[in-house]
Amino acid sequence: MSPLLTIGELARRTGLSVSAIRFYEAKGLLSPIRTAGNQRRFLRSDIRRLSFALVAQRLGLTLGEIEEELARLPLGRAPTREDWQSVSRRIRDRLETRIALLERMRDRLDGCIGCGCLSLDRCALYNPEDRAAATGPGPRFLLGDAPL
Amino acid sequence: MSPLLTIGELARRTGLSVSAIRFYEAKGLLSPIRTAGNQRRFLRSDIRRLSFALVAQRLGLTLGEIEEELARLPLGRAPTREDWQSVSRRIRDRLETRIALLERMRDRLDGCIGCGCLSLDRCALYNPEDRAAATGPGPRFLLGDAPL
DNA sequence: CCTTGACCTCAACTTAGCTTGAGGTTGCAC
DNA sequence: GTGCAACCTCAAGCTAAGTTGAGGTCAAGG
Repeated sequence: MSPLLTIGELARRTGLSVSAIRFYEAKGLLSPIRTAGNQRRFLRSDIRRLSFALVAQRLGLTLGEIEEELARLPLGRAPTREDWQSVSRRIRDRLETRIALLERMRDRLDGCIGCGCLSLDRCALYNPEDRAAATGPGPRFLLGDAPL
Repeated sequence: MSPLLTIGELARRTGLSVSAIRFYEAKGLLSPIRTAGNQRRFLRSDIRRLSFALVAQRLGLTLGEIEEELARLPLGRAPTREDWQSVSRRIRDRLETRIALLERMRDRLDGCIGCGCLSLDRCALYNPEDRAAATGPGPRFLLGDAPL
């Protein structure tokens, strides 16, 4: 059996849909080679790449951020256990940051509940410094994306 | 001066754009009355409704969830401080849940870094039970939205 | 009365993260 | 050599949370 996987096989191994894998390729998370007949062929290590991507996504990273992290893996040789550990540690740190932020928000909310204010001028919860808190949406102007 | 606000005044008081306020109305967060000439007129308490919505949004709630919470406010009379406190406490609980989830993820990731696995079959990070972790996207099939 | 700025509706565009469908090839099995 | 599943590309659609623009109306001051 070939060391290379078809897109269908990769889909079965990861639980992803075929269309999602194609989409991820378009986003740069994978770069399969092509057969003479233009079909994709994936490396076995791509299973792990996708596994990582799925975990990272559940931790709240965007596909763009995931691509960034995956780009740190060695080019040419298959990633070792240490390679994966260092990438994992980086997202662990992001997670930690997010947790800290949410905890700060929670504590402020506690203060707010105490005073019952919820006033835009006075409430610490509006502090622009914490914009990224939810990696969130919110009205773009207010969040500082400058109307023009 | 009238107790009612025009949409422009409400925008200035909240920092929101006029279009965002109209959008929020469409989503059911507000229900202004109309003048004879079909212009919106808002209650002063709508300033607070929007303030709350903004805070809640930064804590990661969707507009749909925010509407749910706002719907708990008394109909007819202006919300009291206690009304706001109880609604705020509910989102405090949501926040707390989210923090706990992220902490669990972090701990699992720690385990994962230890073993270096990142394998879909074995890795605790894939536990479907934690689906909502990031309130996130992720491939819909995998996340359980049933292909059909 | 008339101008002007604020308001109205409705439709189309944006980004992220995919899915769905149309229409066309490839590759393996019989 | 033929059938059919699995593959291909490309375009369009979906949701969230708005923005932008076109085309039209309202209201208040001079």
